[in-house]
Amino acid sequence: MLTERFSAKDFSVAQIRSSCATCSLRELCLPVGLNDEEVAMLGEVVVHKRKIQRGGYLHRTGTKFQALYAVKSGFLKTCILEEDGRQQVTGFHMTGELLGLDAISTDMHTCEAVALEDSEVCEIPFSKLEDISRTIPSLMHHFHKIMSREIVRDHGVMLLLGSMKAEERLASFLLNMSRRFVIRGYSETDFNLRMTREEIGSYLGLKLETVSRAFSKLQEEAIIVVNNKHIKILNLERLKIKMGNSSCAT
Amino acid sequence: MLTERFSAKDFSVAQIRSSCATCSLRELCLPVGLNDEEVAMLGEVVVHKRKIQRGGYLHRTGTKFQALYAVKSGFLKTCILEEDGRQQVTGFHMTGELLGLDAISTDMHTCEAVALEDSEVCEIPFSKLEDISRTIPSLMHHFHKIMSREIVRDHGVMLLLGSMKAEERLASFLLNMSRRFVIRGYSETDFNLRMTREEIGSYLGLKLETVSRAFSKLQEEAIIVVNNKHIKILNLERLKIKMGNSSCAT
DNA sequence: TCTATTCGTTGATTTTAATCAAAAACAAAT
DNA sequence: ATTTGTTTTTGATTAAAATCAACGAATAGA
Repeated sequence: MLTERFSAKDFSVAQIRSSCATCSLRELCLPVGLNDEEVAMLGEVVVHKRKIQRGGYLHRTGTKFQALYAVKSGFLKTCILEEDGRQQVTGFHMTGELLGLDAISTDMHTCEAVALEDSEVCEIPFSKLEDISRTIPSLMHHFHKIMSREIVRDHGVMLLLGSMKAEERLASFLLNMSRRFVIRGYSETDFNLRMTREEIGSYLGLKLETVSRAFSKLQEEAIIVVNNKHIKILNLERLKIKMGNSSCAT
Repeated sequence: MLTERFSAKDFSVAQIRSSCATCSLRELCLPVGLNDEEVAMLGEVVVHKRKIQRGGYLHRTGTKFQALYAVKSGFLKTCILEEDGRQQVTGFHMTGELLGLDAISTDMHTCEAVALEDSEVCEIPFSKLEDISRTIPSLMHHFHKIMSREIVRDHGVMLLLGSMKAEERLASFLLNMSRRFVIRGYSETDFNLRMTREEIGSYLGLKLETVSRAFSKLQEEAIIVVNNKHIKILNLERLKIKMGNSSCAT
């Protein structure tokens, strides 16, 4: 499961399935309609593939930034570590998604990226990407959109953390997972989470016990069925309502 | 943690105050060491200045994205609005900072930008910026750093919202304000906040009463003096300890 | 297959922040 | 100076989530 297949959040499956061999091409070039010459240029950017075993690090905080990473297969989390031991999972990353954008600002990685299952990524040397994006304006623009989308996503998480109750946060999280799975050709309502309750909790600003209780509550209400990491959504609509407003009774 | 918004941070005050007439030049060109010709090119990008009265909107959610905005003077907030009435202040923005990065992703503004005092901004048409950044690689790279820094900042807020207690959040917020004021040549320990308790609360994921109580608590402990919007920090070190980040000594 | 360890659930209790409510302080306009 | 509306503070109470604790269930490794 969640081995590789097609990817890419917002591009049609038809596009995604097409020729392009490497994952970074899928993520970066396909949607912008390049000609053959341009595709060839871009192909040269992706110099290296890396495998990361489950539990292994793609990068650590403070290490030198050299490349962005496009997830070819697998599943990763990113988290920031504070000196005082505080920790926050800032994201989960699936096939077709881009990691490392935070590191551009200081040329150092500001977070850890850990594989939650055996994963494969393509390295995209950033300076090369900047070079060729000068000659391919549509690529540059697309890259800007990707960065911007990350900002919008983070604002969404801020909203979640700032104003939602535990159950709403979990509903929101499950719907987000669902959406990302279905885009990749998996079931919208039936999937395995790769992360622990603690990791979900860290991402959602909750303790693991609270996450567990929220799962149980949603199950009691017959909105989902939980079996450890396996989730079955019985009623997407009601899950959306859960996320929307708690006051609107069950 | 709670890293400040881009701009100024890494450039000296001397630079910031220097010749450059427009704010966007201050923000975008100074740090990258352009030659005269390049500065001239960049100068053409800034076509328009806008004044926004206190309470007025720089942009609304859903409106078409055309330009980034560099704050020339004043103080703004950005906030996202959900259909269900939920609201989240995503940032406060001072002189030299750049707004609108979120809008690149969909060509629509995803948030409201409201002036908290009479403000002035420079419009930077985004397509023009992309155009000239093709011929000025250092400008392009600098722009990427700015976007990346916004992502890092947002991750810092996520950490705050996900793992800090009310008082820690407020301490973090005050230290962030302090840092940003001092960069602009104002007092590090003595300043007026432009936003209400409610707006602080929204940003910090707290209710206004909780914010007020946290202020009172810090005052009781003789760490700050509060007079409505006027804040005097009596003990920066203890405020840092409050935040839980004692190792980050100045 | 078995064991050690991690992971997940649930209950009881405490802590924290939200909510409800009222009054004081302040700002803007008359 | 007075009124009006907004903002801030503080207190009392309730609600939500954290914490503490115990126990199964699942998983990885021997």
